[in-house]
Amino acid sequence: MLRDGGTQTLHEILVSAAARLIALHGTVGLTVRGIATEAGVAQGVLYNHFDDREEVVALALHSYVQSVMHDVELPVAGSGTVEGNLRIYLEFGLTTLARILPAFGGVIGQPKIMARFVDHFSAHLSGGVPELFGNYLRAEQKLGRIAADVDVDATAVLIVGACHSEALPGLFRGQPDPYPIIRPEFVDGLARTIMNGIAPR
Amino acid sequence: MLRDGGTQTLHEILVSAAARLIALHGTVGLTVRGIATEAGVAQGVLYNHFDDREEVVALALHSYVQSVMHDVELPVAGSGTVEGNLRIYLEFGLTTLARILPAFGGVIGQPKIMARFVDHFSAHLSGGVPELFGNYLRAEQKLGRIAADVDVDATAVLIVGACHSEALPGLFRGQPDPYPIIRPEFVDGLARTIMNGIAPR
DNA sequence: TGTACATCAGTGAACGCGCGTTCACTGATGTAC
DNA sequence: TGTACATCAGTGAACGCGCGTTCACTGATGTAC
Repeated sequence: MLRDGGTQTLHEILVSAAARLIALHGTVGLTVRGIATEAGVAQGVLYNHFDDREEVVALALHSYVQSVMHDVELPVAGSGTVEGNLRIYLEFGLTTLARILPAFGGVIGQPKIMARFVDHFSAHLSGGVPELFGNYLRAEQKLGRIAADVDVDATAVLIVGACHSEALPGLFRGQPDPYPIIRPEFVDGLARTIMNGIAPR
Repeated sequence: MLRDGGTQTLHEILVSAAARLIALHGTVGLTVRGIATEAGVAQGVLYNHFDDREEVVALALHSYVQSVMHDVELPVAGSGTVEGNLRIYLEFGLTTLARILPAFGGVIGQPKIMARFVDHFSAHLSGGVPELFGNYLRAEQKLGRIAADVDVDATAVLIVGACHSEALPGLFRGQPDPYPIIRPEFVDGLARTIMNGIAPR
């Protein structure tokens, strides 16, 4: 049966069905049959529009990541206080990575999907979460609101690392957490430690 | 054929064969047949000694992690300088997690193996890498070499997070890195940032 | 406006492979006499 | 010391399932006349 007059092509329907499943259950256990069922079409049709499973999964991951990161409002360098901005960035990073990282559970050990995903991703403008952090920190340093001798890359690794760490359990479950719990004291502790360090004063 | 007079039981032979494979290729693609072949026995024998694949894998992971963490010599609180010790801990964490994390690639989305692993692990004395960091930091704080108002848990998350972050690509490849490259300037940048923070002085 | 036909997106049964798991069988070892 | 038998760890062929992928077929749509 041909598609009715809907505006979406079957290609788009399949990708968004897969993205929907990823949002719910990640890529672990994401099957060709599952995608077809979710899209309400026969399983075979997938191969009329994609080379193989990997291609749909890579595209669906891209779509899912885009949807998670959609219209983020992050503070620009120079606004508010650095520590306050750090808290906002941390909250954003913790939330975003708890949603994104676990979705990649099913592509572990399958470098081809990863490579295709990176291709699609870098083809579009947006960098990932780590880039956002690095860019912000560099801008603040230029403004003199971060000490000139600070290793900005190291700082970015520490911040992103904290977010990764928190998202790891979700990655092992393979289940994205749509509404991760972010404890304000936790964010506060991280931001203060990054601002002031741990050396006795 | 019965085993010859060797001192190891088949149980041990199978676990150590699996651990050897994990050290080489992680748990991604680790099959029952592969383990039997590596051990030089018939595949069926595995089920004479274990309930199922998950049990061997959990035991082998435990054995592998033990072997990676074997006889670590980490500085005690109060010795040397805190920044120097931080560098040593970071180097240890970066090395260890690059070896350990990727080995877990094959158990993602299989909570049962994870649970069994945790059971075996907590049954023995040793805590994991995160515990080691936290304990050290708490001890230093008691000695006054870390500011009293520092959030030690947040600090531990930052340090461990940096190590996790660096090990993530390996996790996605599913390949433990036996000899990870640790750039001294990188470790230095992390240690200095944690010591001094980023606020302008 | 009707009718016959070609096209081709969509269908879903079937194939093939990998892999965990089972189970009837083998043959070395130990025991009884 | 030699023989018959029981035991049971180890064997490996075979089963069953899940899943990616294929392909002969269907039937709605568009075109020719």
